[in-house]
Amino acid sequence: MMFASVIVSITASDVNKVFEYKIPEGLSDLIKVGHRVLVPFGPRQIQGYVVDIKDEVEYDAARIKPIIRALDIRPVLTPELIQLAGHLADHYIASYISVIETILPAALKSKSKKMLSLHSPGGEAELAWQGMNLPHEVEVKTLSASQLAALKPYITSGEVIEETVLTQHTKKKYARALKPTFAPRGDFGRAYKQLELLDFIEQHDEYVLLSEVLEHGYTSGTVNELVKKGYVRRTDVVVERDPYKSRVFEEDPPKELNSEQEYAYNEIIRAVEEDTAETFLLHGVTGSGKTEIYLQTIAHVLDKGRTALMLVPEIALTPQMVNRFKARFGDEVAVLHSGLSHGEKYDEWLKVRNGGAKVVVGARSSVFAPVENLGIIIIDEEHETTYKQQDRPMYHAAEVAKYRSRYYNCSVILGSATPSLESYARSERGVYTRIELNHRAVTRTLPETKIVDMSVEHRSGNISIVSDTLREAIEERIRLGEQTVLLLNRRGYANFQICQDCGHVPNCPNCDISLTYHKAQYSLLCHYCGYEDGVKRECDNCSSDEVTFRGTGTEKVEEILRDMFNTGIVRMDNDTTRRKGMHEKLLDKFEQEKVPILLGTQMIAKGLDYPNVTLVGVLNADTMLNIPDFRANEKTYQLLTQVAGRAGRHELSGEVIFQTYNPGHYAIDLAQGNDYRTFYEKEMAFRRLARYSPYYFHVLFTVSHETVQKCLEATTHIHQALVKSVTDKAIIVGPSPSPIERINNQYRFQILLKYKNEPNLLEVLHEINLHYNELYKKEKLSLKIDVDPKYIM
DNA sequence: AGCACGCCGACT
DNA sequence: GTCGGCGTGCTC
Repeated sequence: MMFASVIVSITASDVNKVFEYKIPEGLSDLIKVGHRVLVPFGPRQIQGYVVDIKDEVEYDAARIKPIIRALDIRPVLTPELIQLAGHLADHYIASYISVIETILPAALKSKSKKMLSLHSPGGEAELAWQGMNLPHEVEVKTLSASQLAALKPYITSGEVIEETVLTQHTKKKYARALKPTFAPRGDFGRAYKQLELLDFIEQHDEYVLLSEVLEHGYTSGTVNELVKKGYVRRTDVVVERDPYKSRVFEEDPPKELNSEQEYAYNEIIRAVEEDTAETFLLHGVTGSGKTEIYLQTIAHVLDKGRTALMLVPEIALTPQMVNRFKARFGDEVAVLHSGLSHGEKYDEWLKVRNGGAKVVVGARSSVFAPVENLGIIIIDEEHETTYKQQDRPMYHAAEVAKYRSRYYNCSVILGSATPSLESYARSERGVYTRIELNHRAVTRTLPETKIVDMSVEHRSGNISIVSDTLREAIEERIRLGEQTVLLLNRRGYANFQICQDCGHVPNCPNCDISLTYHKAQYSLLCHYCGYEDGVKRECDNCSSDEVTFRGTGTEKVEEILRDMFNTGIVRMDNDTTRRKGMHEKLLDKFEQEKVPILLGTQMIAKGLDYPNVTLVGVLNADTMLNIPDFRANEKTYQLLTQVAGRAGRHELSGEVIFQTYNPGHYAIDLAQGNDYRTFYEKEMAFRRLARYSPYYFHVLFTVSHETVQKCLEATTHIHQALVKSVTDKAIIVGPSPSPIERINNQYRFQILLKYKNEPNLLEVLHEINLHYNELYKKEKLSLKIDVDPKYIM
């Protein structure tokens, strides 16, 4: 007799463990490790995942129930992914099931429905059933309370059956198709068109899609006739969703590498040939041709019969990037990103699982792609915080990548023009192998960068958001027919409304943050919880009608620029790109129609590569400096360097202008000089002094609750628990209110733990987590434990 | 007494 | 997550 260890598909701390089931004789060949199975669980039937198969059990043998059936033909999880899930659950203080369901596409999660059907016809039950005019089967949810009450006795008596049905999130996609019957042909008379169409259909022995037939100019009338005469049958066929199907990709041959690229490539190939799990930090200035190195490395890995994973930040998953991969590797590429529906993602996932795609390109969660025999994992723009998931499990893609690389003995490449301090520090200590690319691939020179001091500008009478220097530079580009990219890190129209009499600013009633004015909707929006309010005609506080707007957002700047230059502008921010496909559409417009100005928030800082862009302007280089986070300087440096890198990437040389009120600040000053090394040293000195990462590891505890009281109680308790269990070398900061004290009517308090070496830490964290999960149920308290947080807020 | 409601523990 | 058991308290 064989038994299976099963993780059940329920998120609750007390079922966060293995449940054991019998494998019925008839299923013993069918059920393998990694399978999804249907199991009895109390009075219900639910979905679970087999994580182990063994011939002995620990639980009371008499109480072990059998698995009902397998839900797949092939297992959905490999042993490697199961092992990975266990590691992540442990490392990031998450439940096993939450990690498993993060690894798998959402389409595989089960949704349960309770159904009622009439069992024994005749008798009172049927009378009642028909009296309500119910179909053969009904979902309990759709019944009214009185209907349910009326049926209840029959459910108890067994005349009406109640059962739980599992449904998947997605169905296969079907398309109408035509199938030839190859019936002997009769006389077609004058029906030449039908004869022609029949010939066409009979060329395919399987089927032809109806859409294809119509594309060839045949009409549905002709089709109908053939169906009526019995030569053709209509059918539905399963089709694979391929969002890139209608596009043609030109083949893109490998480009010649320059000497720097060549060196980097050879270094990486050496590791690939040695089959070592080495981590490279590829530190290359913007435009140094990192992507070409990635592409050729992947090509080499594929030649060896292995597979490749390529991660990019969601925002950089632009059509430009995708096209480049499609053009180089054709159908061997699977692309996974947030723009795909559950079904589309599932199809791409299946393609990978079945070995139909050897290269996977995608955002964070693609690091879990079910590839086997991995040969290389690449993480582009490794400093991006989007690689860290913000809800549970709060994993970082680079950690997952390194774990997988050890399993497959393959290398990891972390690429960036502005590496995170953590990665660079590791490369200094020799944990990572650092490779530098100091020159641009095409122009060889970086754009010339200027800093404009906005306070000087103000004193000389220009109070506009555009300095004279920047205005002249833009005018010059318009005259030359070249393009400008402008970064304004703030969406909306004006920042907020303010009363000029009493200084009152309308705040969100649910969050401790001011409301942002959006002109298009003529409303005030909360960017945290989505709360919307009308624009105030008078002050809520003093009823004065002297209310005005302060601060300038993208929407407002677009207006200002239109007035100033009287030219075409493409605006890209959260508001204009929310709809599916808009991101791509706007960029296409910018490129194809050579629109003179692209104005946007941070989303334009990455990945754009347009030869005609020769000027980049940053309207407010300072905003990032003011975020309440110890990484503010690092983020500022990175953002400025990245956006500056959009200029002059090809034949035309580029120019960059940073507008700032802090011209002497080292993050801005060194970004202007493109001096990463000096920035690294200065910032490391600050981190050392303030005892922050990379000198210390961090764990952030955030407690939220409706009341301040409970938050304080809980954080104080956690503080005590930590003091008791960590060494005296660790530093515990807090409890203190989070930078945004309240979001969605929940107060938030935090504790930051800083440590270097705590052998028992994971154990302690799991204990605290368990304890507060219990409390959470009773007191509606929530505790988030963020291991290696990327934001301290 | 009879039942509605909410809390709590168990689920292999 | 969700079911059933059980205690509390309200109504007939």
